[in-house]
Formats: sequence, structure tokens, C-alpha cells
Amino acid sequence: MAKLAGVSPITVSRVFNRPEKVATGTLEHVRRVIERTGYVPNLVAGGLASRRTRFVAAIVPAISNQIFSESIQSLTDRLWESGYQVLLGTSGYPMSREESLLAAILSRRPDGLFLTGISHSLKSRRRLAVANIPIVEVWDLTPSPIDMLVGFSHEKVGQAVAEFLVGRGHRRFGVITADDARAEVRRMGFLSVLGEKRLDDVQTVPVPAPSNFRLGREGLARLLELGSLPRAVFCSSDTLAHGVLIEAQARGLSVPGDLAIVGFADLDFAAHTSPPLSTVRIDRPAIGRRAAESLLGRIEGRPVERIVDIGFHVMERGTT
Amino acid sequence: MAKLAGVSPITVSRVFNRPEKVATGTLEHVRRVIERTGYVPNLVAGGLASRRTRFVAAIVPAISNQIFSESIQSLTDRLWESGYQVLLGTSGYPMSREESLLAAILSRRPDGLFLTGISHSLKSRRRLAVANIPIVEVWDLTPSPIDMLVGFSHEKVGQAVAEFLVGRGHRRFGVITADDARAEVRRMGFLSVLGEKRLDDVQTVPVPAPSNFRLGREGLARLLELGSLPRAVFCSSDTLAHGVLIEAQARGLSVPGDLAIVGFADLDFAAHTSPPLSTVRIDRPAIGRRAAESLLGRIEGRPVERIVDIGFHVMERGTT
DNA sequence: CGAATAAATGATAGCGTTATCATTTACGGG
DNA sequence: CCCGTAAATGATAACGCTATCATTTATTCG
Repeated sequence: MAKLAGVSPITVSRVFNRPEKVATGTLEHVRRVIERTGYVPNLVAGGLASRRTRFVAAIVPAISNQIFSESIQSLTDRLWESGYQVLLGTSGYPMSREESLLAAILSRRPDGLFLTGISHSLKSRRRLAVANIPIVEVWDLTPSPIDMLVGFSHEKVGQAVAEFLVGRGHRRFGVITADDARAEVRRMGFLSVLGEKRLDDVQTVPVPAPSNFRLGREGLARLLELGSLPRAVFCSSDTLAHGVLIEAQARGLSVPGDLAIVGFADLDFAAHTSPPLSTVRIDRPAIGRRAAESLLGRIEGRPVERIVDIGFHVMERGTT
Repeated sequence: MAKLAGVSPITVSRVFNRPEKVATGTLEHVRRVIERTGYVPNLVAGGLASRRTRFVAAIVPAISNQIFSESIQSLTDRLWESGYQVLLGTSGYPMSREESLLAAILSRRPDGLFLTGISHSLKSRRRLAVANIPIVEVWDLTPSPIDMLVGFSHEKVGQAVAEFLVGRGHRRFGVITADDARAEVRRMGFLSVLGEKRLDDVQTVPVPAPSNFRLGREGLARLLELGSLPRAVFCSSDTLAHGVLIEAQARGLSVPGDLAIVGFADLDFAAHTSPPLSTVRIDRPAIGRRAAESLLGRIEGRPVERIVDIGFHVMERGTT
């Protein structure tokens, strides 16, 4: 116990948490003793006493998905700068474990919560209300978040892609989409624009989430079996789009000559396929960073923007 | 307080932690009250009292790297089954933050530690010794881990790739390698085999970590400037290898006709480049899973294998 | 049916910090 | 040089659980 540096426990506490409240001499002396003894304060006890645990919990469907891992990376980095750490929870597809995970996580009393998506069970919502901590929902947009929000409109993504493809002269479309709520919203946005323009030749092929390359190949195969050869395909992820691209080429279709392809997210590989994949770029690190800033702002009592729309950008590359 | 269910606090504690010690009637009754009131136990207090926090901390250089994110995913999943959660720390390249991160993490008193790599500063080692908790180091192999180890031999990877390429008749080599300790060991293994065979025509191009596609393209450009046109290139990651592949094709070199390429890790895209990338496959989920099992075994007092070699597999595909 | 044993429950005392005052020491001005 | 104020330090009491041991209640068996 570093208190055997000749000071009271509370002074040691201050050396760590509010050194400006400690006289320079005492400060140096205590720090020397800490250094010498290798004392590491116990944040568990500190957290119990102060009711501040200095960590944030983050729930994502899967961390092994680049879409989420990059946001978590930037969240972690930004929070680290302010002395916070991140407890990670993966809820699975489609968020099946969220409820039990949330209970487990809330029992650790995080100072903030990072939640993927805006759809939560009633039970979860009740628990969140009781927890009474800053919460930021991400990757989606709604006028009524639980607390704060950092995301973008999936409906507008779908609309923008439809406008873009129609502008390129396409009239027959296919959609290959994973079984995921946000992907479904993008599809609806896509369809709504086509509907307005009376372009009703659209076939949808659903695939299970999480999507992968193979599902993309199979997806195109199924789409073609449906008859009514589409001239443009909108995929719910770049991964699917990559599979579609390879399958199209394997079938002797020229891309984009015979078939245009648009993905989603602009993952690393998207710019390096051949031809490079047209897609919708999302600034993934921004999601984590802005979310961290929202949480820290709320924790530290600063005024914060409740809703942050980080937007998106349709990237025209080689497959359209 | 759920104790107003007419029982003592300790009985509530038992309902959560050792329900088999509670009479069926009491159990049901208390559970009903818990359900009704939405009571969530406080693990911070529980952790302080029991000295078991039921979480494991994981330190990786960067979670936004598929190599690590998949191991963390399987670690998280396996630990969840046993009621543990994962606190994530990213130490940066090359692990520059490890020391301060470790201090911050140890002050939370994790029940176990997942550390990437086997190289830690003296100060870190001392702290780890004092912490006295189960530790599993991963992604590398050494006869003397701090505690437990799940990994494979990078030297043997380098040797295997050299044997493989020499067996295919190559005599002039290039190595493009990120500034990373493990990549360097692979390179040394690679060189050692070539040295034995008196094949000394090897040029090395170092690139900074973390590696990316662009560095791969630039790497090949620099390698070619060095004169002595190599026939085969060993890259320290699939990402670099992908860049090398595209750069080679852009320069009119046929792959593998003019230039053979071998990557490392077998990332998702590796099987889908054109031609598909030859590489070294690592069972990344196994690392997380086996690490979780080692930690849980130690925590629960079971005998465990101290050193687990998960091996690797040279995947011959289209670029060799 | 009573003694011995097992099962269920509880009382008490921490776990190692920090919040909240209270007290002591240093400092500045008339 | 004394008093008022600010700065530095400390005493005490939680924070909300669980370890430990004690006590009560149920069960078994000769």
C-alpha cells in the first residue's frame, strides 16, 4: 500500500485523479514511491466508490467485419485519449444476443454505451432507460434516438444509387441483399425511386447475413435464373458485389458493358478489383470518432449534438 | 434493492452465482422479484468483494486489421459462453502504447490477459509478474512464454515458403516486408533456407507497418529498381501481395509466368484475386478460441497445455 | 423418535477506493 | 504580527456486493 509513503489514502487518490490539488513536493514524493513499489491503483474499488468506471461498452453484430471493426478502432483510439477504455460485446447476426449481452454489460456499470443500430427490444429499451447513461446509437438515422445518434440515412443511400443508375441509362435492375434491417431500408429507398419513375422491372434476391463472397456469386446465379436479365445490380455489401463481379465474368458477361454493379461501404478491396468496384463510401472511422466525442461530451457535461449525420458518397468507379 | 423480496442480500447473490445452493421455492420467488423490479446486479461491487471481475483484457496492435479482428471475435464468442467479457485495448504499430495500456488495463483487475506477440518491455513484464493472472500470448512461438501461448512458428513459415518456391524452380527472390517483428522472423526463416541452398540472389524491400495495398505496389516498384529482376516475391501480408500483383500486371508482367507471388495470412480476398493469391493460411479463429480455452482452464483451475502450436498451411493457388 | 448429518439461510466484516466534510498549514494585507 | 482566506491534507463513512463462518431447518437412519 502506497499509503506507507507517509500520506493518507485520499492523497494517493488525488495524485492519480487530481494532481493539481496536491502540493508539488508531496506529489513528487508520492509519485516516486508509486514508481518504486510498482503500485497500480484498483479501478474496481475506485469505480465502486466514485460511481464512474471510465469505460464505455460497445455492441456490434460482429467485430470480424471490417465495417464495424474500423469504427471500433476509432472509438477506442478517441476514448483512450480521454482515459477511457472499451468493453466489447458482439451480438451476432441479426443481433440475436443483444438482450442478454446488454444485461451482462449493464451490470458492469459502463459510463457510456455504443450501440449498433436503432432497433432494440422493448426489454432492452427499458433496461437502457433505467441505466440512465449516455448512449450513442450508430450506423443508422432516426429522428428519435434513445439518446444520441451518429449515422446516415440508408434510405437516401438506396435512393442515391437508384438515381445514379437510372442516370446512367439503366432500366432493368436486380437487388441482392443480405437479411439485415439496414440493408432492407436501402433496398426500399432504391425501389421507391424506381417506382416513382415507373421502372418496375426489379428482381430481388435475398441472402442470409452475414454476407460473403460465395453468397454474392450464388446470388447472381439465382438472379439470372429469375429471367428478365438485369442490366444493373445493387448489392447490400461490397463483399456480395465482389462475388457478383467474379460470377458475371465467369459467365462471360462484361462488366460494366453487360452488367453494372454497385456495392456498399467501400471496403479496402473495392478500389482494387478489376474493374474497380463502384460503391457507396461511408466514413467508418468518423462514426467511431464522432460517437466517442458525443459520449465524452455527455459524460463531461458539455452540450452535444444529439444527431450527427455523417452522410455518404456514391463512388463511381469501373463497374458502372 | 431486491433484498426486499424478503431474503438477505447474500441469498440474492447466490441466486445469480450459485443457484444450486438455493432452495427451489426461494429461487423462483427471488427470480420473480428480480424480473419484476428489473434489478441488475452490480458487478463492480461484486468484483471488488470477490476479487473476480469476470472479464479478460485483450491487447492487439489494431482491431481494424482482419488478422486480429477474427481472433478477437472467436475469443469474445468463446469467453461469452462461460460468462466472461472482453475489454479491448489497441496498442498501435509497433505496439508503442503497450506499456501505458497495460497499466491502465491492469488497474481494472482482469481475470486474464490476451497479449499479441511475445516481445514486451521489461517494465511490462514486471507488471505482469506482479499481476499474477493467467496470460496467454498469441501469434508467435517461443519455448518460454510468460505463462501460456497459442501461436505458430514464423521462422518455419518463412522456411516453408522458401522450400516451396525453390521446389517450383525459382532462383532469384525478392522479399517485401513490413516493419514488424514477426514479419522479420519470417524473412529470416526464408533467407536461412535460401542461404543453405546457396541461393543468395535475394533483395529485401522494407515498408512501414501497418502495410496496405499501396505499399505493396510501391514495394514492387522499388524492388524492380534494385535491378536483378526477381522471379518470386514473398510478402509479409496478403495486402502487400495484392498490391504487388496489381503492380506487376500494370507493368505488363505475367503472374505467375514472369513473377510468382506469395502472401501471408490468407485473408478473405486472397482466394478471389485474379489469379488467386498463393499464401500461407493461418487458422485465425482458432487462435482466439484456443486462447480463450487456455485462459478459462487456468482460471477454473484445470490443467492446460502451456504451449499450443496451431501451425500453418502453405496454400498453392494461382500466383505461383 | 432422537441424534447425526446435510441443506438452506443469514450475520458480520471486509474488498480498496473516493465523496464529503473537517482540520491544519500557508499566505497576504492592513 | 494578527486575522481572514486559500491551499493542502486528512478522518470518516460509504459504494454494493461476497467470503466466511454461524445458525437454523430439513432429512436420514438406527
